[in-house]
Amino acid sequence: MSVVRVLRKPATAMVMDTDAIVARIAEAIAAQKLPPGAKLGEEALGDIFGVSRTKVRQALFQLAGDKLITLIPGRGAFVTQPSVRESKEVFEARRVIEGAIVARFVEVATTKDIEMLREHIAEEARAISGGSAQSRNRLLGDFHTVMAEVAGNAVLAEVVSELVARTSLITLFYQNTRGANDSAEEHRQLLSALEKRDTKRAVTLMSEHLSNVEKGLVLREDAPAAPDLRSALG
Amino acid sequence: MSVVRVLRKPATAMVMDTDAIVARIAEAIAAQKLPPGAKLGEEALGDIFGVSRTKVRQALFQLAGDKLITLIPGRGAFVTQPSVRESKEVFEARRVIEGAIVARFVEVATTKDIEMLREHIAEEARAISGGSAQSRNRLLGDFHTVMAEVAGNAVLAEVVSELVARTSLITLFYQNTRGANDSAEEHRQLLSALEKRDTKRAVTLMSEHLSNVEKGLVLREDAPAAPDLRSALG
DNA sequence: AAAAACCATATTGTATACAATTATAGTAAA
DNA sequence: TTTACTATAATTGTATACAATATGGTTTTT
Repeated sequence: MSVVRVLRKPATAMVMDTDAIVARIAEAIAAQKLPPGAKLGEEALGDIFGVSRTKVRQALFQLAGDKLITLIPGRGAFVTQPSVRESKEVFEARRVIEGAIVARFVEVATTKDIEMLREHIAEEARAISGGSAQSRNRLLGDFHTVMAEVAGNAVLAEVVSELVARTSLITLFYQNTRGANDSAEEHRQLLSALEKRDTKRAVTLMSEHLSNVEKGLVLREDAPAAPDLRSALG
Repeated sequence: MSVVRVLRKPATAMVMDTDAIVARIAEAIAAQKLPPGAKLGEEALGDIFGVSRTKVRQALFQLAGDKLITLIPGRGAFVTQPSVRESKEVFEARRVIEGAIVARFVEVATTKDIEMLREHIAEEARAISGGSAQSRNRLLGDFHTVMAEVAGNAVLAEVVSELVARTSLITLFYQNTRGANDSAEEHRQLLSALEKRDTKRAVTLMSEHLSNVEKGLVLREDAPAAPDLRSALG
């Protein structure tokens, strides 16, 4: 540890709450700024967030509960590297749960809810033509979370939210060969079925959509590069 | 804090791992030894498990992630008191997820798997005639967890496991008017459908079974009594 | 006597100190 | 040059100390 490091104050003087730290790291993972395998050192995180290791540790434990990071005793915390099996199970779980959510959505969604979804999809289109890859990915994932929330079962919505986050980890680890366009187009088709209140078709489309995303994945040999922690979380 | 307290060693000299503490508390809640609303003081737990508050705190955070306890900032940790809405959502989520699991079970279960389930049900019967209320409840819940595990999707199995634990909290908070017999009988009927590989009927039976459990719940006015922590966790 | 204010006590929140483990680097031997 | 070993540094695991907050009981006031 250099003298400079000791003398310098934490670069960002912000003092964060534990939940805020969890949110920031989860966000960075979902935005694919922190690649699978990246080491999350406790002191390094503490410096970045301006807190002691105590809080960082609590945050890491929470994230481990959501499977976004993996704690190896004595070694530390690492962004999870999802196994092939785990990936398949996540997609299957999503088909089951989100299929049910779509059905519920058709039942309970108001015109306003559907309008909200339409606006979300419009935003996706804008991000695809102009925005960053990060905002694209975030919006494509949020689509599913929003649907779950509207469907009105908070328990299922939370599960979906966790699975969506894990999915973005999976699609980074196994680079996906599909463009954002493909997903966005399928979202549009799903919306069309929802507008017609065609439950059966909507459920089928959602299931197929998730299968398509899964099929687009391939094993990569080269691990994604691990960037500087501070820039990923800043 | 009395002098006696300071002089006396922790009653149980065991030193536990964080995960072991989580398991013990979760177990006690599932076994309905710790009623909703019970206060879980950090120092008290530390004394019981022979560790410092640091480890206890980690355990409490993990349990909060599973919604078994609720952390109120500055006030402490309490066994969760599930709201009516939350309870409905848990049952609905279980119908969705366990319906899918039953279908998968029929597909993948070997003769041996079904035999295991049959043996489990036999054990339920024994517990109902002779065992304690606690072991009855545990077995009735485990039935669902076992099915999820056999079905072979670890992601869904873990979700089910969490929902089962929350359910036992719900059935304690809202005292259920059904006997253990009723559930056990429905388990038997489900098994019968599974043996015939009748997917459709099995899914229906599972869904109805969960609905029946839910229907048996009633709001109680009197909060369950909170026993001594040490006896509940010992 | 009831309510409010205050003090003492207990409990939680956070940081830090120390112990134990793991990684790293340097040196020596093959 | 590679491998094995050892010493040192860095990191994690745990406990403890201290600060901040909440609790409960006593006194004071109305």
